[in-house]
Amino acid sequence: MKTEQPMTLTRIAALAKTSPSTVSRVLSDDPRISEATRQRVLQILKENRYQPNLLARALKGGKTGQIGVLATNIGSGFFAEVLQGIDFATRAQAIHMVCSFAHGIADYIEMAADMLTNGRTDGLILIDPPLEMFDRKPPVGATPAVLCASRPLRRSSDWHQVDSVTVDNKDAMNQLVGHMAGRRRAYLIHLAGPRNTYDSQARRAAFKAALRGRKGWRATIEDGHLIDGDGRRSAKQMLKCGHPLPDAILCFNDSTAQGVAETFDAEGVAWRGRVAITGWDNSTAAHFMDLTSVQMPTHDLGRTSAELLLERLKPNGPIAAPRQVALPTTVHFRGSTLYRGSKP
Amino acid sequence: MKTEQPMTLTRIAALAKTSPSTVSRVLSDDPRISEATRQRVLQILKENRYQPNLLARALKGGKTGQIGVLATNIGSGFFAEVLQGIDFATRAQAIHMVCSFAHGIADYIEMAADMLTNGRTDGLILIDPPLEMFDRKPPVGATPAVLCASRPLRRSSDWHQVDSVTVDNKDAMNQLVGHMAGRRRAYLIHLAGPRNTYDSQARRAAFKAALRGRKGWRATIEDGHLIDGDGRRSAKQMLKCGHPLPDAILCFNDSTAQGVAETFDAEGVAWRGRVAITGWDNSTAAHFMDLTSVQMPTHDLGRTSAELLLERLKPNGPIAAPRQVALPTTVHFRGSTLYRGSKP
DNA sequence: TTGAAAGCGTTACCAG
DNA sequence: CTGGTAACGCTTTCAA
Repeated sequence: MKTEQPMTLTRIAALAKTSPSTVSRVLSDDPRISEATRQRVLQILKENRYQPNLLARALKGGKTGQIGVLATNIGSGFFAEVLQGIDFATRAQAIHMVCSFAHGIADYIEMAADMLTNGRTDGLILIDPPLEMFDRKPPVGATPAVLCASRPLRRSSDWHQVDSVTVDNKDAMNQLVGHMAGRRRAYLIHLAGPRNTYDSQARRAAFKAALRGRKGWRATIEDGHLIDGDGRRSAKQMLKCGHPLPDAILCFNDSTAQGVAETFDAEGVAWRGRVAITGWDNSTAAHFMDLTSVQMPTHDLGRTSAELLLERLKPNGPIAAPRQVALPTTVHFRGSTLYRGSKP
Repeated sequence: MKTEQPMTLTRIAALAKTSPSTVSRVLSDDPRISEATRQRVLQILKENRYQPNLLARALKGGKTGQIGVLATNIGSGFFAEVLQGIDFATRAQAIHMVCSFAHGIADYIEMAADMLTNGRTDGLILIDPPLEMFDRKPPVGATPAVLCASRPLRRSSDWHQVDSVTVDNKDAMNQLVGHMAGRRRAYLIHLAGPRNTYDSQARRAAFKAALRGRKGWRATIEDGHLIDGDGRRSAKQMLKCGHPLPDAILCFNDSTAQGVAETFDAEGVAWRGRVAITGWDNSTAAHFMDLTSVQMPTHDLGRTSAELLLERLKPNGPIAAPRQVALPTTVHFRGSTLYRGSKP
């Protein structure tokens, strides 16, 4: 294992008995190089397996050829799919993805600030940031950023200047509630997600909006549901309090729904046909539990985010106004929302 | 949106009425700086929210502070968990991960060669590469690499010089077969995976080895199983050919097992209690299907790979001999391997 | 204790 | 068509 010192453009120039400038021009296909020297240089280049030092290039050109992707460490499957979407959009342009996981709220905010300013990447995709991030202004001198599966809720924040890609939570929630409505159900519970993520708050708001104007309907919202344990706790609570069960339980995600359903099953509650349960994410669990669930366009979420970012990174691109894209979801209606006697 | 030109160390020096050298020393906590100037510089640094340009640093220091991670685009959940393991090991040292997905065999080999030599990263973790990669030598001047969930099978390849982290397929397979053996089962089928991945071939070999010496046992191996469709096809084949069903079907992964089980169910075959079916990966599907399955130490796979790589990257580290780590798996025995009348 | 200067590998602007 | 030179932002001798 001999340590070969790497071939630099300057060393190539020496070998080819010419100047670094010329070699650089050959590499960039500059037309005003004589065919003779071009061939000679190319030959040496190949013989020595020259690979340009991308760092030096980046330092000179002010572009790194990399974009950052920051995610929370929750929901690994979701993240991986979004990442593949980003890859789909970036691979053609040989843009590389620098990935980081944040551990907790403060960590996310800190890492985002760092990645936006440390010059390691040309832009940043922020996946599902904690809403607390929007309380601070984006750091000065930040690289372009795109919010993926998120958007600032209040108008006060400077983060409105950055592009965002979200899903149409409103439409999905309307479909879920509408599905119940067709069956004249009257009491709904929404086991909402954490208070500090966009999607959670958007679905919460969409739930309230979907119920507005439905006379005689009742609804409750409980916050902070993320994992099956949260669903379990709420399900036990429902059983313990003695009140009649709701007609429908709309859960923030499949994990929560799984917790609820499994708890009911364990307690011997015959909920199927009487209590509609819905999840969100259309995971494998939803498939197996025959659970009605909302499918997120994960791949498109990543792809679109990357496309917006790349567009903004184009050198001559006019500084377009911030764009807010909302992607459609797909609701999979399954057995968990069938009421007794009704058909699929 | 005014485009602020970024704060450089030189500009800070000017503002602090001192030299770039001094500022650089303050940043690196050089002890021989007077407390007075130290404070003054720190003040300016903070006021201007200075962030060092990591590119310039990297160019000077010859280290990028990044490691590459190359994966196939299959099995996104697995990849994400390995990635989190890598993150676990690298975040303390502020090493960043550059992630790429290969689309197909040729693409993987090409991307690996590129990432090993383009200088963008200090080292590379190759997740589950196609075995074809080992037919070529590693490129000259390659950065250090670690094989994750893989290892060259034949002794001929120079790839044996690189560290590798695998799982103990042999032990897991022994446990599966042994589980059957306790029940004196005689005819086993292994629905093996693709021919060109290490894990697949290792499990294949382990299956054969586990059966060696068991007199009177019969076994068949079929290759190329990766997704549920493959399992479906094989299951239909078994039913169609008229032969009696085997006593056990050991599948390459849970998807394949799912395909087999669902096909049997759909065809009305009462397999539970008569035909043992096993999967691999311990996915959500395995949980729901009550399927015996092998759990991979995904997080540790990533963490260990990163640790090996970082160790090799240490500037003064002696050039240690290549290491081959094998991590233990956990076999989850479930209902799918219970025979009629036997207890868990 | 501080500053000047060289240099990491590349590109781009001028000259010639 | 080609070569010298400066510059990207930083670190690190070497002097002072």
